[in-house]
Amino acid sequence: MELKLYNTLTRSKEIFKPIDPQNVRMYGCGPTVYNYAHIGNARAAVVMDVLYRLLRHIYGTEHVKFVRNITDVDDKIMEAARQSGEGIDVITRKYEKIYNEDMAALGCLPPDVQPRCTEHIQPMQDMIAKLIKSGNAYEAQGNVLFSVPSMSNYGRLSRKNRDELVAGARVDVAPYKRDAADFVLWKPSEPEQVGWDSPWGRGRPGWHIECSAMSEAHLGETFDIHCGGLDLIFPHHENEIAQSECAHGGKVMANYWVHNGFLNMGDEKMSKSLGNVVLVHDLLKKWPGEVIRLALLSAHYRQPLSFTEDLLLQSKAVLDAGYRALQTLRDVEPLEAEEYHEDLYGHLAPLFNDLDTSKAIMDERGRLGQLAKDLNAVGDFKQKRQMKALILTQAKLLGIYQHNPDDWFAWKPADADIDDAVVQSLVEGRAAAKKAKNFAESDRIRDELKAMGIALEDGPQGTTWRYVCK
RNA sequence: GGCGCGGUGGCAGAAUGGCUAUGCAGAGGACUGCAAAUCCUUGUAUGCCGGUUCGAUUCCGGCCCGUGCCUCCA
Repeated sequence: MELKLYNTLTRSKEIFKPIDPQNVRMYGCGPTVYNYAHIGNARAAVVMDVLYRLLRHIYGTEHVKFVRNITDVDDKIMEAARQSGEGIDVITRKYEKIYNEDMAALGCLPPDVQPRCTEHIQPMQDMIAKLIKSGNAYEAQGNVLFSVPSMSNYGRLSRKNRDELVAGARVDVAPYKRDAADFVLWKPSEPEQVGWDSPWGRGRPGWHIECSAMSEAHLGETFDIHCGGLDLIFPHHENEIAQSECAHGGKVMANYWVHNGFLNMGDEKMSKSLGNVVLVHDLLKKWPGEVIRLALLSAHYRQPLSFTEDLLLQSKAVLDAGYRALQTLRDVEPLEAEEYHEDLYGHLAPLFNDLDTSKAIMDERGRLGQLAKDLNAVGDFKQKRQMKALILTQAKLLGIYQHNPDDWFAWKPADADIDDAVVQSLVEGRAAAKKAKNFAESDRIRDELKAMGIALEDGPQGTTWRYVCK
């Protein structure tokens, strides 16, 4: 089966062909670490993670390298540091750690390399020097600017021509720019601002140069896939291409450009001004990470995603039912991968089709239910073991159903005010009332627990309870 | 103004020139002291107007609506 990816560069779905199947390389634009990650950041991370997992599945874990940077120098960080009075490195390390923890809670594998900007100042300066030498950049009043007119095919990715850009520019053009479209590679720092010595004076890097320098350092001049949010197409990625390709004698920076769509909070966009920014950190207090992850993957990655409470509830329902089926299938030992042909039934076809996670998720749910139903029906048991293996393979690529079902149902929110001992004594009280045929009392206790968000289940081995998201 | 994306049942979301997935929720039934879970059954949709066609949700044109980007925002 061939992997197809939508390539922003060509605006079409293409068959993915790596430069070197032994060394498949992808780069993702990572977070600027000065605050908690919001759910939109998480969508980008989760989408990249599914792609990373799929590539590892196809080419082998050892043959895929995923680099996602940490932007730890930036004006917003400097402002946050000024306000809090903390050092920049204190802030950036703190939020880098939180980001990684939050993404891990969403089931994202850590990238192979997480380069920090502040540790790549020299490669950035080297690239800037190269661009000046080749006539693609110039120095002006302590700034170094990329000269957009020096690159004939600038605008290839975003399909913008320069005249429109200049005409539509919303900001005042700095007087030292030779061309309105030129952008900063290096800018001067005030003495109290963070900065590094350079041939052009003490300063700090512009926004785009970091990704060009770090991708070169860790993936080489040309690599396979570059991903990020839709909003990064212009100017960020366009300018990365300009820098890298001019510095590399016109060599292509990345063959495939993969961009995820935005997430809305219901009908409105998520924005600070609307005050509806949802942080992953807060969400994780109320919902299991897999529920959030499934919600983020419930729409195709290029489509807008409407993030709502209802979506989370639905995602929870899907996972609950799936885990219940897995409980039923507990004793079905999945067949080893070598024992069957994976392409069977076209199991992974949706994911190979430009990461159609929504279809994959529903297939997964349907197959789990069917298999649980068929468990005791006549049929080849080996085939059932194989089916379970196929289901688990896809589940791993999606990053769902990664828990033990018993643990899954034992989950409760971190901030829930639920004392296991109290619940247990109530459950026992109800059992006693039931035994005494005092059903009014047993129902009263059940309702009391229900009000606490706890659902009971009377099974053959007694009563179990679990927390239900309300 | 420029470039782009999308409008499918209560919700989510595929696919397709004809027989219209799937999941969640809902309804009815079985089971249960009552529930929960499970099982069985079940309803409802392709924004509007034209065109091409034997036949369009699918192709073409127009319209309406929503939405993204156009210099530091995933």
